[in-house]
Parts: sequence; C-alpha cells; structure tokens
Amino acid sequence: MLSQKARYALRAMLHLAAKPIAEPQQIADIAEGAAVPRKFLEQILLELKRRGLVHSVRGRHGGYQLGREPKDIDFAEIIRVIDGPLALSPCASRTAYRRCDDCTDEATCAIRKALIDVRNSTAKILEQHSLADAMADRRKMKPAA
Amino acid sequence: MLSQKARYALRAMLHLAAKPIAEPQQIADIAEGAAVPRKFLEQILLELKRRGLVHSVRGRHGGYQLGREPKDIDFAEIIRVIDGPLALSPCASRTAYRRCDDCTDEATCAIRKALIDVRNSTAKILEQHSLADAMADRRKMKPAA
DNA sequence: CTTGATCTAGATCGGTTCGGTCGAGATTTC
DNA sequence: GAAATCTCGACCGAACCGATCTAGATCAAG
Repeated sequence: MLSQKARYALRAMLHLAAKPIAEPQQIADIAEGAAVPRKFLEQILLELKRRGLVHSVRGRHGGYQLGREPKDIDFAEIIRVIDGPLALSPCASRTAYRRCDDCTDEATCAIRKALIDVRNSTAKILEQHSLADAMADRRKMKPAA
Repeated sequence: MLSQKARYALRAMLHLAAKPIAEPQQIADIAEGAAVPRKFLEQILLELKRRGLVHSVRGRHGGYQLGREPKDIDFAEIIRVIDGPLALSPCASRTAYRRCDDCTDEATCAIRKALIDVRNSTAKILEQHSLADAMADRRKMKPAA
C-alpha cells in the first residue's frame, strides 16, 4: 500500500501540473485544490523540493512550481521520494538493494524471484505514467471541464 | 513493501511444501528450517489456518500440513492473508475496494488508473507463482541438493 | 489416568511509523 | 518595516510491527 502521504504528493503534483509551469502556486491554494491538510502539505513539498521535483519561490508572491516539464516527471519518481523503493522486499529492489539477513541462498530463492518480477513490472508501469500523460488523460475523459 | 511477517509466512509455506503433504511438521521444525522466531510463527500459522491455507493436527505427533496441494496455493493468496490487499490504494483493490474519501472524481482520476494497472499486473504475477512452481524452480537451480 | 508434547489464544511490550499540528524563524515584496 | 510567504524542527496521539510471555485446551502414549 501507498502511504496517505504519497497519495497527497501525487495529487499535489497533478495540481501543479495543471497550470503553466512559470507561475508559482501557493501552499494554501494547492492544499485546497488537492484536498491535502495544509501543514502536512508543507512537509511533503519540502521533501519534493529537496529531490528537485518542485521548486519554491519565497516572499510575498511566492509559491511552488514544478521543477521540470510535466512530461519529465513520472509517478514512480514521486512515490519513491515519499515512500521509498517500489519493491516488495529490499532484496528485490534496484534503487535500494539490501540482502535479506536471514536468506540462506539468494540464487535459489523462489520468493525473491517472484518479487523481482513484480518490482520490474510495477516500475515499468509507474515510469510510463508522466504528469503530462495524466493531464492528457484527464482532459480526454472530461472534455467539457 | 511486504511485512517481515509475510516473508516469514512465505518461507514457512515453502518449507511445508518441501515434504509430502501427509506428514505433519511441527512448529519447532518449521521455525528452525525457515528461520522464523518460534512464537511469532505460531501466530502466523494460526492465521494461515483460519483461512484454510494450512491444516493442524494436535497432540503428540501433531503439527502442521498444507491445506491443499502445493500447485493450488499461490504467493498472492499467502500475502493477502498476512498483509492484506495487494493494491497500492484501496480504490485500486479488487478484493478490498474502498472509495477514497477525498477523491473528487474517480472516473477521471489518473492516479487511480495507474494504480489499477499496477495492481492487475502484480496480482497476475503473484497468482502465477504457486508453491509447486517454486519447489520446481528450486530443484532446477540446485539439482545436487 | 497421568504425563508431556502439542496447538490455541490473548495480553503485553518496546519501538517505529504515520498522519497531522504548532510555533518560531528566515526571506522577499510592497 | 509590515505583510505575506516559505522553512524547519519539535511535538503529539494513535496505530502498527515484530516479538515474547503466560495460560489454557487438546490429544497420544505409556
């Protein structure tokens, strides 16, 4: 399961992607638009900023904007920033591999084999979905809005 | 991520699958063979039993045995028993669907769409891996043992 | 029928994570 | 310099996790 925090992050990023990248949007607006508790959203945006996914502008007319073009930000990256590796087990992770300390033989471990299959397919799917794709989908499904 | 408990459960089930289904294996043996803390394993086996994945025999020469043929028990089922639904979000789960309370429009939700893709592919992979397959794999990779 | 091995059940526990809030500080604009 | 904004760290309660302890129920064998 994704954490609630990660779901918030996805929604917030989608909200940012809805407007031109140039104009910064303020925390309060994002919080309202994406239905995320304001103070909690601050934490989330800070983490996203540290990893370069968003950029902040301080001061009076400040706010947050995407750090890159929407087509260059995918779901997998957002989820990894907030929740960590996608894999179901550290021994099946590519970005954060760690051997199971109680695993007797990794080579013949049938469990690991299955988990690696899962992580590969999950990563592939989530990396295919960019913010730009998501926005396009939304427009296609609800053209009147 | 899978919980440690789920990984223990998978290992324990694999251990049970290694011997003929007729002869019950005792908790102590399974604990040692699968490297699972004994008392914790008791809880795990109880849960697996409640869901019919294993069967217990009491008394002197008692123990646990698989509830069905190894080919009829897949990884997905074991994981679901211990950790709950496979999906990354309740709104993307088939076995435990629940609407996101803060979702404005499920139909156009691009996040949900991606998460459903992930859950489908994950379920497919894990349902393809049965205990019997896992044992066969292991034998194939390490024929000398 | 007693003994001892087993399963069953639940209370408990220390630690960590999760979701969320508060308050103060730093930075920029008007 | 006042006002609006982001920044940052401390904090909180509840849930969860991994694991252990204790006590009881059940059965088999001697």
